[in-house]
Amino acid sequence: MVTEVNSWSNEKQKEEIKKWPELVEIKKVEEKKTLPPLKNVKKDVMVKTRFAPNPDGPLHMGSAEPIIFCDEYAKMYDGHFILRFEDTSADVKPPIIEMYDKIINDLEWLRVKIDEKYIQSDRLEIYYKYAVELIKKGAAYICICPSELFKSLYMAKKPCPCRNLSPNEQLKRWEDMLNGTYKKGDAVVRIKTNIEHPNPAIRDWPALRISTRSHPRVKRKYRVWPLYNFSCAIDDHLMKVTHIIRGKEHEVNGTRQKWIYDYMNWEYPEIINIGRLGIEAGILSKSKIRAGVENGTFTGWDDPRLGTLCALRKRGIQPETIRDIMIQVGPKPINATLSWGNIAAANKKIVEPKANRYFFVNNPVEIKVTGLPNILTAKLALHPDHPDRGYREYIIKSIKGETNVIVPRKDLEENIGKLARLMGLMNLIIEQEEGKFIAKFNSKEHQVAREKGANFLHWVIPDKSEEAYVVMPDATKSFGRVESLCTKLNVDNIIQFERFGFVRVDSLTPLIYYYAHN
RNA sequence: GCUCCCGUGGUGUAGUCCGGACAAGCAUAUUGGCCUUUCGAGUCAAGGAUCCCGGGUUCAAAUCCCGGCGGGAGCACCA
Repeated sequence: MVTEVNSWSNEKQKEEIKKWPELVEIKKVEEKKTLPPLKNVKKDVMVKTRFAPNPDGPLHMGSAEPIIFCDEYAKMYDGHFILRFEDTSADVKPPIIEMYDKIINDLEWLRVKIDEKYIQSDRLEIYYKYAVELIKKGAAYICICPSELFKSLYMAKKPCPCRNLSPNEQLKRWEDMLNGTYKKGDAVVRIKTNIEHPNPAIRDWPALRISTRSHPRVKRKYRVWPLYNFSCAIDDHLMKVTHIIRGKEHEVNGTRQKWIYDYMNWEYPEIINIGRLGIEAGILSKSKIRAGVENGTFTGWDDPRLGTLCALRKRGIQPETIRDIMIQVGPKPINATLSWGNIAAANKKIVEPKANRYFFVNNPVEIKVTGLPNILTAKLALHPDHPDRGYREYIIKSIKGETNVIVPRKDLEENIGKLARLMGLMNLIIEQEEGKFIAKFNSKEHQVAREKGANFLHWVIPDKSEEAYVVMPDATKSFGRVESLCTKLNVDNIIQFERFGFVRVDSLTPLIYYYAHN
């Protein structure tokens, strides 16, 4: 029964179904998936989220997850999205000066609305102020023990000798950190927690240390720098962040930071931990990316092998696609591995209606076709579903019944001795003689080809095509020829090369495209 | 080792908090049919999960409890 119905044409199926209207269910509208509501939203307090990258590398798919959640929630609750550059470790993770703008650029491309922007390296005085306050309260102390010694003490749940010195003594040490009496590595400010806490990572964690390497933005203006947990805790409070969305690798940091909130009598924000996002194809590791770019393994931050946002953008992935995917994954603590197929499918949904169709012949072979009528015409829609967009029209006049066309080598090889159709143009029989391909005209009608089960091939004609290449996901180049009409497109247009795949126009002179997906 | 999180078809996800019409929904991938002058596009359909395992509570468990197994994160003077 099912087989029978399936064998009918769409028209016939529609006709048949009209006879049984009661069987037609109400069409369920595909509802747009949304994020689950935020917990702990207060009536008179503005929801504020923050994205806090270290500008030591470009944004990638992994960063996109918290970005999209922060932005979506900020918009959902009429709140604010805060961008905060966490660039306080010039020694270990040196910021790259051009990344500050590049990150903003990527966020704008993602259509993120940045309501507030801060740079931590501008805020050192603020951190100092709170450091002093905590020291005065006896909530923090300056430890001058060698780190080895301190480690062995805290692993044994024993306080170090510095811990119980008076606040005045601590303040003097603090001055000595600032004025250069202590050298790098000699002294560190620690937050007093529970020295017997079951998790050793919590015990008297370090808050500020001496860092002497020149900072790319503020140079050598400061020598005492906050560590992540300190600056983050202070800033989240001062910036009135209500909801922290972050990777679950930060879980223990929340516990650490709460100690400051308790000392200061501040209310700790709501936390949403999310899992790590991997992608099947595309490198996400910042250190690998940076190394590869610096040593020339990759062509740049946007090398198609990378999982950076700028690489995906170059490959024609749309910002809406990234947003859709993240919302689909959702703010959950599980580690998801996105398959490239999922990304491609989501992108295709967005791009397909927009993408006009053109022919690109890779591995092109020019063949002579014989036995032709005087004139052949082809009228190919730019988009089969939108005839109003126009057509690509070709008129081919044969000379003594012959003309030349260009077809992919693979298609020729696979169709030797068979009837094949050049889409929209004609049917021909491909033959191979002495290693050379030739073809004989057979017929014009589409119907003939369909009835005989011929393969449909795309093609270009020699004097109406141009040399071009497509950069593939593995960074190799696929060389071929495109219709000359393609020279009139614009950079960033997404088009479909029929039977080849969706591509993004990257350059017009020369003609370069980036492969997105099929 | 210690602290913590998670485990639904190949992949991603819904449902898990507040057990019941869930012999488990959706998307993608796969396979097949159809298709207006085009396709690897579109469209229609099919197959595919004993809801990690074992036990318990209950009239009833993917959902609650216990144990096991498996995966992940953190344990830096990084973020």
